[in-house]
Amino acid sequence: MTQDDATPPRRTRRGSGAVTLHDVAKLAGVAPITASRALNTPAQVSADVRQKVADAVARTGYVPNLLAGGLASRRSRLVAAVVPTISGPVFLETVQSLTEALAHRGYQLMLGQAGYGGTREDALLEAIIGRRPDGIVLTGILHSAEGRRRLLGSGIPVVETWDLTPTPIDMLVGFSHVEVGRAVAAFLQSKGRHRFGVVAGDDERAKRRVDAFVAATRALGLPEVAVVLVPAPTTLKSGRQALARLMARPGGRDAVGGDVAAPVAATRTRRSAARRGDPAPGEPALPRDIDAVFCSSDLLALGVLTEARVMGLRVPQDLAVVGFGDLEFAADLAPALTTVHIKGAEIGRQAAQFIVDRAEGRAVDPRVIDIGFSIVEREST
Amino acid sequence: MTQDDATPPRRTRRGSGAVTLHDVAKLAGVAPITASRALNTPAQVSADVRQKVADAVARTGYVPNLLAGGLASRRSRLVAAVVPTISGPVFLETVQSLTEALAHRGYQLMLGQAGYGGTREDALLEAIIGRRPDGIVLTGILHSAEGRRRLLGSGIPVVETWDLTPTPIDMLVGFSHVEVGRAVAAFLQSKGRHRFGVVAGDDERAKRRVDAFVAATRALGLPEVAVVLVPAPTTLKSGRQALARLMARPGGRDAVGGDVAAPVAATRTRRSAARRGDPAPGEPALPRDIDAVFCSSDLLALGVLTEARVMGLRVPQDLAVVGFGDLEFAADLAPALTTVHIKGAEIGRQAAQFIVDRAEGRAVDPRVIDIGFSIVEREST
DNA sequence: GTGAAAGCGCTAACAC
DNA sequence: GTGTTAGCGCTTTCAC
Repeated sequence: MTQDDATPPRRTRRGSGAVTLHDVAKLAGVAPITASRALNTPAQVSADVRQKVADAVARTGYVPNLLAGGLASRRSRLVAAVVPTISGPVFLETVQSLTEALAHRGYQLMLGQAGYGGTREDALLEAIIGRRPDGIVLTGILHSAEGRRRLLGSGIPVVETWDLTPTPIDMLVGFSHVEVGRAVAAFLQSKGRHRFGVVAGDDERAKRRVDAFVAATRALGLPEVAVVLVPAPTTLKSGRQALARLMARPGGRDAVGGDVAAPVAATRTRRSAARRGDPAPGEPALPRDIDAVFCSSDLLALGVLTEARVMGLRVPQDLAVVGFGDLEFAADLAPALTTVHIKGAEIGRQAAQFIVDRAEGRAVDPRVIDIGFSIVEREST
Repeated sequence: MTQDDATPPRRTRRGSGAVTLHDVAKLAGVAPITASRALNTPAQVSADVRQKVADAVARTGYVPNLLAGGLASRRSRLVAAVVPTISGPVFLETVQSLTEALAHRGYQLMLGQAGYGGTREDALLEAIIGRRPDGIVLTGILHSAEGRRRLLGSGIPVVETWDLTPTPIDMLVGFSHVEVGRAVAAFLQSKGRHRFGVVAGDDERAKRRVDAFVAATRALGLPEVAVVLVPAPTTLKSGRQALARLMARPGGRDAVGGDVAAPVAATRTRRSAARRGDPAPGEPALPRDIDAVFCSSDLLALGVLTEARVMGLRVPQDLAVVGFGDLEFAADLAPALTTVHIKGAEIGRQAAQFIVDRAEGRAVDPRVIDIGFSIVEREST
């Protein structure tokens, strides 16, 4: 690939052997800068030149070196996206639409996984900043303060997504997790339910929804909520285990910790000895009191639906189930899942818009967009 | 962000204002090249210099410009991955492990979505090649011959994955879809089933599995297979609809086309008028003869399981179901799904290894790795 | 072990 | 409209 061709090696460095703008320009009989303009700002160039350059490109198979272009123009046309993990399907839609919206405008997406822990975050940020992207899209919170500082210092446009923080780093498109928690509590109450359980991942945003949900039930004068946290990213399996746990718990107000899938913590409420009811499948474990479960993801909800069926619980008669995310499968489950719909694709598009506007020198007017959410009512409630 | 600092603007171009290697070198009292070596090849530099440079970096918050480094060294430390769509969860695991394995070695992943159609492919390839990545990872087939030519011509290392083509472009890590089809047919027969249905996405690789499956059943002397194709990417919904279709079909040997979710084509077998049985939920539609369904994805299989339950069919008693992919949820469904397991993460790791080896000048010994697959037997068969 | 010079391939800034 | 010049920030090459 880095073969020198016939010319004897000199003191000077040889290129990669690839066709450069120089070659194209020579073939077209113009100066390199003119060839550059013919390709990048065709309006500035005569039709004749445009044609000659186009021909030369076609003949040589020239592909512009965007690394060089980016270095010279200080515009890399690269955008970085940071997600906790790509396997949490919630962000997938956003990443997908982001990739598409960017590609459409000639930008490319660089993907980084920060993990839910926040340990790799700094190294990741350094790698990203080093590429001088035209923008960075963050999904979820940035854990380290050092990271925030670096980002700010780099001067790179940043879009935070999937959240509504009071102090955005730069631009933001998201929604309020607190509102989601409240809205779901109110919704379930309106359906005549009042003894709630929660199954949630232990990530920042899910916990915020849960806290708001719990606070709202208290404000409504409803019984204490039983909460089971499972490690993020959430899975069908942890959903099943969590429901089993919820149903097997001794009293009515205790969240029971245990070895659900790993670190499952009991939150808010006194802790009680983990006692496992282990109802055999088919032998219905009658719910002592919980008549509705709010899950922090649709996958978790699918697990809860599955376990409920195995336990002989009828959904929605015995138990109402609400998910979060409105993943593609939610509408087609049996029973169809009631869930919180987030316009993930819209978030991606809007983030792309923000960054491209900035990169191209346009002012970004409202720097914060609350994209909202909606509860999609289906059979499971 | 591009603020000039105190110095008055001259005729010459001003930098971005960011800290450069020059600044670090000056602060450390060495030549730029020495600072460069202290960072990149510390062994070539005295401990004293190493320390001084490290201090200067810490004091200034220097982040190397990898665009400039890449241009000069002809190594971008960028790797491009091309997937049909990121939302097909099958490749997710591969992309995830690829990202991680690369990040671990100081490489960054660029993501491109080619779509299942192959229309955006050429533009995507051009954008990718323009970045001069150190490698390109392809999942699934490259449709356009022009694309192949460009790739070959670019001299960039290429790893094809998730398939075993007879004529790889460069390197490859995958498995045989033909073998999968055969193995599943043999497996189902060994379970005492013999009237098979297939529900599959209409993408290249799925079709190859289906063809092999059908051929194998013929070779085994079994009845003709009823095939329903659904558009890729596959969904739970299309799985449900496809099973309904399969069960409602008039004879026993006909694949029935129709408006399942869009272009659902009837393959191999005579076509019959699409007649919709639409059995009301709860009112079991007795399977006339199909006793096993092979699905081209686990999501499809989940749809089939769901629809079977709604129809009152017992799995596995009335109907055996086999999926493909062994997604995380497969093991925890009720009934747990028998499926074809692919080591997706291993594919990603191996691809990263290939590319990094190449980029760092090491020879890649076997350029083709057949990573195999396995049938994971669970409750659904 | 360290440095000076010369680019990597492209575009911004001025000319004309 | 087109060309000249001087870099973007780094690393290679060669010399000491």
